Amino acid sequence: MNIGAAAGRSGVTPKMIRHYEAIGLLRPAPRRDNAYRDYGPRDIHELRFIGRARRLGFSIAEIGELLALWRDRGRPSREVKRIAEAHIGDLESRIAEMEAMANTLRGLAAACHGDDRPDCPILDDLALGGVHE
Amino acid sequence: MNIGAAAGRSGVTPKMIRHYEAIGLLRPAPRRDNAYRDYGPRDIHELRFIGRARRLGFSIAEIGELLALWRDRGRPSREVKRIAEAHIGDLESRIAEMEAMANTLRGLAAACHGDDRPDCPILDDLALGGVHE
DNA sequence: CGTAAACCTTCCCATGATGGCAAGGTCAAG
DNA sequence: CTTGACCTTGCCATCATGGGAAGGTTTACG
Repeated sequence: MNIGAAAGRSGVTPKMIRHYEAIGLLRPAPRRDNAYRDYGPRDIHELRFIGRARRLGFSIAEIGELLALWRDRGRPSREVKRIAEAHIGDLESRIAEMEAMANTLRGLAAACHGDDRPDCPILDDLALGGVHE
Repeated sequence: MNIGAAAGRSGVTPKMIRHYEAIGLLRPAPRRDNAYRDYGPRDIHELRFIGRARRLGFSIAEIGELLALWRDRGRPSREVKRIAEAHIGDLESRIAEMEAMANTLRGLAAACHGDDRPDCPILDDLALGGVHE
């Protein structure tokens, strides 16, 4: 199967498939006489795995670990769970940060007239420069 | 004031100050005879503004708009509020995405034994490849 | 059979925001 | 006068992705 077909079947673009190969996330695909990469069902499976993991926000490095575990039948599920939980913690702290930003902004926006007048608590706050840090 | 002092006083690194100048976010700082950039209190003010806005998650492009409005006394607060609200919407949708990721992962992790056994719902789910999209 | 479209290949460049490092000039204190 | 702390520019790296050029291949159609 050509790279385009593999892309269509896995939801990962050809560009990204080559990229993942280049950075060592995927083993180099076998080439045909015309130098085209050739993919089989098992590769599609790995690509789908990667696509799904990316959509869940795992970094390439994390996916590398997960892939290694996935390829290794018999690995302890402990490892997998550890990685997933670390990632959840990561997501949670980033969410908390963004919540804090959004809350601050909501407060400022609520206090801003939003009309023709020039005075605006949003700019006033920014002008303070976040001294209290 | 040298760039290092300006950095210390504004919380923006010298590297970033030069960068902001290079991309046109800041007007080029005046140079002294020795070609050192020279900053005054007003520049510190702008740098603090930028730092605060970055910490609230505004992109450089958004900060450019906000800075222009800030420099323009007499601008209508409507514009500022519009930008802030657009950014809040942005934050909210990114938060929602990350919440969805975290929820999915929490469910998977809860169902994973996390012991020596190899079976693991997390990998099983990833292996499905997120077909339903 | 010929040609055009749709593939494939590699390579380089761009994004956005930041950091690091190197080579060279300058200034201040000892 | 030397040392160390500053400043300058410039290039490279990150992370994941996309765009595009230049060139070869295959497929499909008239």
